[in-house]
Amino acid sequence: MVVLKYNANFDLKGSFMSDKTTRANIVEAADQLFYRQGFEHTSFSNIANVVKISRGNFYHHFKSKDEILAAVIDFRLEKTRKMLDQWEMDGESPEDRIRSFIHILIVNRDPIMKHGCPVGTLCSELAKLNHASQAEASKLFTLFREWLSRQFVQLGLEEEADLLAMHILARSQGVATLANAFGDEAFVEAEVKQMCDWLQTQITRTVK
Amino acid sequence: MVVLKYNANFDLKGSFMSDKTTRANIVEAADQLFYRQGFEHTSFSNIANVVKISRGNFYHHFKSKDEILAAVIDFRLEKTRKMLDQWEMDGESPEDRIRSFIHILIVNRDPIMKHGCPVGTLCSELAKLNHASQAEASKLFTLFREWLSRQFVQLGLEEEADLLAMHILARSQGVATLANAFGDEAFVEAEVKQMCDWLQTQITRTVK
DNA sequence: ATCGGATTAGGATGGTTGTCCTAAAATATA
DNA sequence: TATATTTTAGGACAACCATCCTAATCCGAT
Repeated sequence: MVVLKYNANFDLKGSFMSDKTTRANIVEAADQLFYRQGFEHTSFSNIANVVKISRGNFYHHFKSKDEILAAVIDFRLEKTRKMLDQWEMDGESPEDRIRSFIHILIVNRDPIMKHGCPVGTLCSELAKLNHASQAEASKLFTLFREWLSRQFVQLGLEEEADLLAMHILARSQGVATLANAFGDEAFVEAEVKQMCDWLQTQITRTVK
Repeated sequence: MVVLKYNANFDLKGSFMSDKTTRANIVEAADQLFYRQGFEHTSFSNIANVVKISRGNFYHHFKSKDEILAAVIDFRLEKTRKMLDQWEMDGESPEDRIRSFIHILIVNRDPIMKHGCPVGTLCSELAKLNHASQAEASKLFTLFREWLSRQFVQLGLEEEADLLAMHILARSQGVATLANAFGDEAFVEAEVKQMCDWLQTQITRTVK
């Protein structure tokens, strides 16, 4: 494992490895700022202030702002994949794993109330900007969609799996949007409970 | 009715009535552009090009861009109130009226797939910008929330009315967000059907 | 110790933004 | 018709933006 990691870095040596820390800092700072302020409303100065590097120096790491966005989306995709893999390992049953998904709304309740869902708000913004990375951002949704779909398949709901996946994906999105608009914690909790109940209904429906 | 309308305009005479057309043009153009491109991404030039007036002239009608936003929100609030009133008159039963709400997703399916929900995306954007009009924009949600709540009360679901209202509001939002991200018409239709079924469930639950 | 590429800082550039100013045109009032 | 007010156009403005350039500095390999 350690060797693998070392090799992986070694392969990227030269143009990459030495500035990896700075590059990573930029991506992580941009990730947070894009989430909290939106992509368009975040300037190079904003990111530079956080990372504490000069504006001009930026273009040694990224050719353009769009390239930073692409890197941020990749970063989020990777983070999400890891999280889903983790859930796959931790969750004892498919319903457990789906419950993990539903409970993001609780775990991330505070940031969601302040800034909405990082996936949904990014996709919405890029749609308005008609941005080239729009499709790439939607892959974040696809990641969840396919993962959820797989869980439903494992529950023996092959035929409806994708629709069921889209269903809770949509409900999570809706809850995030309203939580952001109203700042109502109780509503979030109530909806999470309902979604878990709904999940139970789907499962018992299988048994029949 | 005609007299009322006339008087209403007459009261605003002088600084208002004569430029009402231009002002209204600005607001309506801004309304559309804010929806399609987002508030921040829409410039004065953009609006001016649509309305065909010069940039500089703008400040005779509005003191600032924020003031245009405020006017757009007011405009949308008024439009929404009228629509809800209309539904109140047209819908033969509370369930009919709630179905009218659910069916916005069908009626406005194409713009929603392109640009998302006008209410949800505006609220999200203003939240990211930390904009002063954030609260005012949320009133658009409140309008729907209270209207829906009233319908559920009329269905004899006093106690849960507000939660039920928030529930379909959230689901509509989620459907809009995913429809925008995926551009999937079939999904919209399937979810609308499910929401109508859910509504039926709530009603039969009352009878018991 | 020297050299060369990687990395940095900081300023220059051109374009766009929201805002403001002024003078002309249009319109209303008398 | 003469005067006052509203409405307009178009340019000036400072601020900000993404981007680019150049010269200094760092650091690893020789």
